[in-house]
Amino acid sequence: MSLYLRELQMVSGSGKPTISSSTLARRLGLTASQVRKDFAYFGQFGYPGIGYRCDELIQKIRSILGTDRVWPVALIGCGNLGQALLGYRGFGNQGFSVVAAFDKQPNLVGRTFEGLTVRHMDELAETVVASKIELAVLAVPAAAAAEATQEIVAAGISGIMNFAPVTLNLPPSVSQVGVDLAIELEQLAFSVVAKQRARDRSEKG
Amino acid sequence: MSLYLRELQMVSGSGKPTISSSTLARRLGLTASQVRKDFAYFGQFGYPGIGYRCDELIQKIRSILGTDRVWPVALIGCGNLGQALLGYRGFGNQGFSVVAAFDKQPNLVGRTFEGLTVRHMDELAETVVASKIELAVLAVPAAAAAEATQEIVAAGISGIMNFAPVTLNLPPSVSQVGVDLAIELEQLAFSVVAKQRARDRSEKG
DNA sequence: TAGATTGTTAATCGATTAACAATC
DNA sequence: TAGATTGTTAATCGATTAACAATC
Repeated sequence: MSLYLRELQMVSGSGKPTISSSTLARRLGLTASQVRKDFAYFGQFGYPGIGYRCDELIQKIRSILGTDRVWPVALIGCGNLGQALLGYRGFGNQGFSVVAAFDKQPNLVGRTFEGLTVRHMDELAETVVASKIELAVLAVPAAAAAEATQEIVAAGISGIMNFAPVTLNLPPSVSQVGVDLAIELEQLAFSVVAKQRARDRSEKG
Repeated sequence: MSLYLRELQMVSGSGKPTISSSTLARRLGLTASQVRKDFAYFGQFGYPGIGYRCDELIQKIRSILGTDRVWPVALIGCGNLGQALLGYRGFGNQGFSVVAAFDKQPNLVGRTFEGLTVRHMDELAETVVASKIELAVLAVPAAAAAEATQEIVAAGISGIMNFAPVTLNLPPSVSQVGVDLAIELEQLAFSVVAKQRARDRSEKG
């Protein structure tokens, strides 16, 4: 759904008012049936003979994804990665706003990055309530992830985006997405060697 | 496979010499059949009655993934995100080493981050050859991604890890993995609202 | 030998695709 | 009306699971 949204925003931005399932499918490397099925799962959004109205569909998908409003986000961990994520402008466009940043390191607490002053983790719970924060971005070292997770859950957060290369143990009420950059690079390396091996086979065999 | 590797490294680190498919499955939330099938696809790595020898399996998976050696990596784009990726220590452990960093901004070229001096993109092709670089991490703004991609492909890179929120148009010989942080956050938000909606339904209905 | 556990085959399940009546 | 395109049903395909002979 997120990928459809991204593509529809580009189509809409280029001035096209509607798009057919077959055109959208081609752009994303899918089948038209697949596209129609995906949308139909959430309701009847299309117009037979016409296609899908881009702006209307964008609204619908936003509403489905819950990004038709701005989500306040807490950043946990303000080391290198955390600072970069603060500087990353991609979040704001898509309905997310990092409204508070936390750490435990005395040399980071109190410093200001991108206009946000780093607070101590002890202030997390009260800030979550005060700013109605539901999502946390966890950007601490692997060794600190388990403890930070406990504090995040205790503070009442509903979803965690985890950059630490460890498996988090969460209650089922809390959602998570894991972003493990090393694993992504491994997938890439595997894909590269798989292609090399395929080439070697077709040359030799 | 990467997830198996990560888990096996933890098991091995805790001193266990072997592990059964059922134990490994439980730890990862899979079925034992699934685990055995995944391994069997690449060969016969297990011992009936015993299980899998952790260290041996780790070696095999590394060899399958191609991470039984160190991959030199080029970083393209040294803004906030690029600098954070340079500082990120997770890559080195898993067989990747960022050996060169590139940008086009005059205020970045020549500066040094984490011991690497930023070079101009014009030097990419020769550096790729000299350092036998096969992978590139693309951390430039969306608007600059298409042009940078062309230069990367022209330089002879085999795989691109793309942090820009755009669909790259690549020849089939070049692999890619896309890491779109806004999309990941959207998935998280969707998961949170889906749970809220499920709760609302069960309370009301 | 008895117990444990594999690799693999057959059965099940779900997801993708193709086809088409309904609709603009 | 004719052409285009949807939502949905039926057919196909692939992936997951269960079962079990083979093996340590």
